[in-house]
Amino acid sequence: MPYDPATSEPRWQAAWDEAGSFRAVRDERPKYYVLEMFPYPSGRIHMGHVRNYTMGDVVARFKRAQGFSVLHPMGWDAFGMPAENAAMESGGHPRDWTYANIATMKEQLKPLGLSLDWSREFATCDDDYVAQQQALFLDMLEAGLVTRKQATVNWDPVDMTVLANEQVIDGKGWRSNAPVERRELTQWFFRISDYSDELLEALDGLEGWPEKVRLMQANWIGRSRGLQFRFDTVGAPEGFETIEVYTTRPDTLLGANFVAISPDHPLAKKLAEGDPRLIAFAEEARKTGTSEEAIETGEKLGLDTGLKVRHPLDPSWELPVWVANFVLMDYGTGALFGSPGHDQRDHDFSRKYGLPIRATFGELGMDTAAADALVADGPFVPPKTDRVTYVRGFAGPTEMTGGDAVDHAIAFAEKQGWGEGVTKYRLRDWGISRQRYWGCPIPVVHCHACGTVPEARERLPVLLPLDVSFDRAGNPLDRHPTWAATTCPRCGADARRETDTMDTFVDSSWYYARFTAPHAATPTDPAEADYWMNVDQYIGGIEHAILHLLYSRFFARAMVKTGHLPESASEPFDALFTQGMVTHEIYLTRDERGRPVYHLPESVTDGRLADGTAVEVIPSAKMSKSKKNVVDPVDIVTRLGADTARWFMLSDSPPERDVEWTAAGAEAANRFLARVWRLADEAKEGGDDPELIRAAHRAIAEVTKTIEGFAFNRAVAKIYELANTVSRSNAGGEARREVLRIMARLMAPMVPHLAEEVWAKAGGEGLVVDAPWPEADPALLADDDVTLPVQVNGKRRGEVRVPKTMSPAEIEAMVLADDSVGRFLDGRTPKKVVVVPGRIVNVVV
RNA sequence: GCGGGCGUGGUGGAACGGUAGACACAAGCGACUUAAAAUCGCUAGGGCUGAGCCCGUGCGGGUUCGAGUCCCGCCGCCCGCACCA
Repeated sequence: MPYDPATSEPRWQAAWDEAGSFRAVRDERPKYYVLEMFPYPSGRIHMGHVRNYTMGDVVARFKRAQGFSVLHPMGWDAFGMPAENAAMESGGHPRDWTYANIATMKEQLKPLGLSLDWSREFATCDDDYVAQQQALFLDMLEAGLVTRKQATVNWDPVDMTVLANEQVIDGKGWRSNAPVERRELTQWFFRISDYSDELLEALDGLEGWPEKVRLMQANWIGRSRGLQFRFDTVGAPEGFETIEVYTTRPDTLLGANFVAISPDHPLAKKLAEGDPRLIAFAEEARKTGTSEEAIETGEKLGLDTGLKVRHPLDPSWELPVWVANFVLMDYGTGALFGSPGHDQRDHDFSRKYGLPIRATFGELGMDTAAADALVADGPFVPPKTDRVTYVRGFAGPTEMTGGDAVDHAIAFAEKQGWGEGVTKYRLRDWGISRQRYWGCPIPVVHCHACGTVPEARERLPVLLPLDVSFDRAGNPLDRHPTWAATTCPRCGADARRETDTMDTFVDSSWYYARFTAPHAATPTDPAEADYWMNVDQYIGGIEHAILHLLYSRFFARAMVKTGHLPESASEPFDALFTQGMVTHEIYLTRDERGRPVYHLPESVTDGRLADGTAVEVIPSAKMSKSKKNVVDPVDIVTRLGADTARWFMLSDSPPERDVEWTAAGAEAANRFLARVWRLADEAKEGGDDPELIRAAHRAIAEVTKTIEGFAFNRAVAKIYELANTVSRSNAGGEARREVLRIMARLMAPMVPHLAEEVWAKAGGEGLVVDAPWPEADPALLADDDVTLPVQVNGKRRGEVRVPKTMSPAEIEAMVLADDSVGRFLDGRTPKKVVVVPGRIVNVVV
């Protein structure tokens, strides 16, 4: 009988279903919660999903076999812009579009045979999830975790709508193509910046997280120690006697050559009143998008206001005040001083506008002239830990590190009373207001008499109206004829609902907690949360390293504060793994104008189209519909089976790196699985093979270790080795079946359907999904002799085989007596012999 | 621009600071077959007058008995930059 996943895979899935194998239950076993980042229901699953969920499934099944009670749920991150865009483009309703997509994707996911507890499934757009999230919001409001303030948004003046950063392309609206403007709106915020210090400090405890993610978060939070002080202005309008600035490099104060303020700074607005040049400049400056990227990469522009400030260290020294487009009102004080000798941006700006550039410090031992020469063409920015010579220092010794110089400068300013040392954070409060329809309504009412009033709990949930249209731009909630009309929960007078909905990051900031009790009438059930939290292993893309994970860490703390999670769940994810993308070659030809024409993988054979035209190949590109380099998992599963797709996703590439999908690789994975199937199918007669059983136990040890270390590609390689050993072995009968049963259990987390087949054929009892993980017998792993490579001056020249127990001195004597080593000594006496027991011998001459 | 990461044969990759290239793909050769597919076996980093030697982990330096691995400086690619999810 040939290997036929199309018939066997559904059979085993039905068997698991019937046995309720993946229902998460609280019992006497230790619990293990494995979670993969839930998908956005875009319409179809893609290979990235297959990879992500296969990895999670390997962990879930492995832990299950190791005797854990496993929680492995699935849901849908279902609010968001694409649903509204679809409604705008092809009519229909975002809700229908979303639920239809969920149905399709669930259909597509099921045949993968993932060990998911589908009874816990939910979508964040479910009325119930909305209700619980609104309850959470009200709790957070009461707990003082919510605030309202002004924020800057991208405004499309033609479509009269707020744009997301990704909808701003080169400073223009994606649909209208009109230049985008920055606008101030009053918005709802979560006070995440109150937790800056805690979120930073707690990173140290996240030992199960990749170091790079912890570093990125630390840099994002951006704690800095600096000096805050005021420049006295000369002849400024009344009320602007000083300009407040914050700097992390007060040690460079004597290199200052200008002060720059934001176009939105109150002083800039005041000065603009009588100055058309300034008005025009500010208008132009506001035409950059709001993203930091756009501002930092855009051209740095400035305008001299003509106003001067006095240098705090020398009142006779006056610095010009410029308005600059790269200074944002949202950051710090909205004003800064330029230090061109030691900052790239200030250097560029100074060169562009012909401002003098002076060094504050130079390399050790430099004098003033040498230091000035050093920074003439580019800034000198050594690490703050390097010792440098201050040629224009004003506090502390001449030679010191930048870090020490900052401390001296702060102490000096404080002593003289013109500035204060301040700790600041880069992290800003989390703006959650969205002027969009397809999101969770913010449960708040605006009353003429009472102001902003939380919605009454008994009137929750505030659900979205269904009778909306998307034929016009703008927020359908805002223009709905009746929806916003309500009464004030406090005074009963006519009032208007908040029409902003929540950022979808809110939805994904607590779904992991909801999975512990998805049907509870409160956001969580304390007993369930207490049992299942924390997530033992979280798996998802590195692109979420900062925002989603930081927001989730904040939200967990907010849920602890509001009594929805136990204190121990403040850090919700014990371990994090970030997996790479699935890529595929892009095939293209050129049209008569040289523009690329993309071709689907299935229309390309051996680098040519059906008509023989050769195609250009771009390797390892992110899968994207527009580039036509997308492989549909459904096709693969239909043609080759779920196990093949899973096996291929796990082989070859390390999970944290990108993997390239190749048809040849998929075929090869399928061939291997068919070979394993045949190995199990042939009932070979024969005797024992001690080497085979040793190989099997070595494989147990290796596969266990590699799965634990998330090195699935190496686990796969070990299973290949074991299969090769089985093929070559003459063992038969029960001796062979025993090894096949070991192999079935080792493969079960990765290719669970085939593993059931092998298990059954090899006489395994019950389902392999219920079989305990095999344990390696230490007696079978030991090897008495080792082969030691022998180097002469670091180059490998031979090897010796010695008993493991041999002493270094004996090994040294043996090596020196060895001919193959002697040849390279040329009669010279070894200066030194390095013997690393069990590893290597190096003879130095 | 700023922050983070990655870079090893034709390809994906393996390698506690200790034999670079495990395992696989593609390729070539052979067996089986009327033939092909499938399957099985063998070869395989590059170079040189084959057992041997030299060179080789993006580039340039450094530390070390020994560096793909650690340090410094470049180059290239990827991720993030707060309203994509």
